Amino acid sequence: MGRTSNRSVERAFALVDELAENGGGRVSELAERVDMPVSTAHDHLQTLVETGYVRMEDKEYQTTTRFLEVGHRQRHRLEVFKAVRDELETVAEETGEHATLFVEEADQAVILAVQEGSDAVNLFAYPGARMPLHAVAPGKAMLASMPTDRVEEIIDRHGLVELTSRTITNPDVLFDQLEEIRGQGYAVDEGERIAGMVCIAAPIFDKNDRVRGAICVCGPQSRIDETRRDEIADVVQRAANVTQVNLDYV
Amino acid sequence: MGRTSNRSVERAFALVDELAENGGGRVSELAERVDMPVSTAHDHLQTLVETGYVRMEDKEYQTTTRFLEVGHRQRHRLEVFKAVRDELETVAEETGEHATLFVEEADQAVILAVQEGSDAVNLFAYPGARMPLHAVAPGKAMLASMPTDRVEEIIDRHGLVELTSRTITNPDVLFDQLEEIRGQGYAVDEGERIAGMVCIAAPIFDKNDRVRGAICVCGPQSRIDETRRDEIADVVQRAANVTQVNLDYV
DNA sequence: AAACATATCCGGTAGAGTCGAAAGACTTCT
DNA sequence: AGAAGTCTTTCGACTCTACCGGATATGTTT
Repeated sequence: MGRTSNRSVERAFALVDELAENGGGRVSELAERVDMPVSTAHDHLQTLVETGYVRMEDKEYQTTTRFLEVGHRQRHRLEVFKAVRDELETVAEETGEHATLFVEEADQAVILAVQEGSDAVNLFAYPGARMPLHAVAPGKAMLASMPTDRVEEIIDRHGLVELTSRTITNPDVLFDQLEEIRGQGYAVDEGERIAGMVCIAAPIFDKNDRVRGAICVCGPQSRIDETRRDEIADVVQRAANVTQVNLDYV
Repeated sequence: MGRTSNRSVERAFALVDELAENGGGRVSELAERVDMPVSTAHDHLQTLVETGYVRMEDKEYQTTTRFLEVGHRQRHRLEVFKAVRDELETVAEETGEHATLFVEEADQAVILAVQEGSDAVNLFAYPGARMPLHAVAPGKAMLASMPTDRVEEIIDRHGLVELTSRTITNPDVLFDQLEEIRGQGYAVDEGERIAGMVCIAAPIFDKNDRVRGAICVCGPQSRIDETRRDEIADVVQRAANVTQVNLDYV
């Protein structure tokens, strides 16, 4: 092949994506959903079952726990994750709010770890959850730490999608804020992704001053007023610094 | 195709498996590891990158956080998971030990959720971790709740692999224990998977009396003596019952 | 600057994936 | 119960595409 990618593999993953996004289904239904002849979908699902990434339960195909396993293994190999582990717990305790570790992947902000009583509580904050960089504090913290042309590239490619009425959609406004974030060392968002939710995040740098992630604290607006905001900003910045130090010893 | 499965897809997943098991690598190295011509490996990796399941970081290919995402989405769709969520937290609090939710998948015991201060603490207990059914309390709890011929099938297919000196390797001993477990309503293992670790688990049934999973509490032998063992058994059994009730309302 | 290692590109060909059609399982309706 | 309908699985022929050796490009080391 070469310049074009492998069709079979593409189609197999189209099925996986479909199962992941819209849940399990029967052969004919899935074939319909991904727009594929039934026999072809059947063949692929058969192969996927053999690989162990898909299974058949109650006459419906669905993804297996192998995805969780692969995801967790990868996570344990990531230096930022290892470097931040204990810190995240501390942050959650000190603030009493959700503490999360974000990284950037494929121009998006992705949650790597969540710390709080139950990791299942928040439907919007689970490991692997991804969102536009410009719409969340940790994303902005990371953008602020990237070279400007990189930021422009990202805006060009994906635009500034509006998630709530408060999402930043104007590049100039965004660049102003990134400047501000660089100055103060942390980023804030107020309902820019989810209405009523405030997030405060600090970037994590490695020894070469490249951003490796961001530590974020989120909570309902009602619980996080001006003064608490400053407290939390201190906590996340301190945690980010400790993480940076840990990073060198990993 | 038909009776034989799709080679391209198989090979793509061989690469994914390799990345997951032994970590990232360069094209030529990976090609070597999965025994594939370099150009072919290159083509597949290219396709995988396009699907978003693999990425290139620091000149090494590695799996992306998409696996975490897919895994978590699937988990949220599983009824047992939704039914057990709050209970698991309660169990962890009441016992002060790790509480985990297990399910059976592909003849193995798989961890679906872990509850305890930090979900990252235990390298052996993370969502997606899989292990032989006969070597852990939750596995035995689930085996005890299956029809005998199903259990025999599993033993035939996989044998009774020895993980520690205390692992049950004799089918007769196993069947005796399963009988006992059915009688008392919970299962115990003492260092049968990991030396020095005690686990106590109760099976979760649905309204049709089919096992859907098991709730498990694990801790170091030193901390769990005879009397605590009974206490914990009560806690996990109660939690399993509550979960069963929840299951009907999901 | 040359020598080496590794990644990427290219193109012909064998062989594999694709898909229509037919057969086989299940369900549902009468 | 039997039949009609729906969905899944099997089959085979044709076509397309995945495959891989070799050439080129990129990057690294001496």
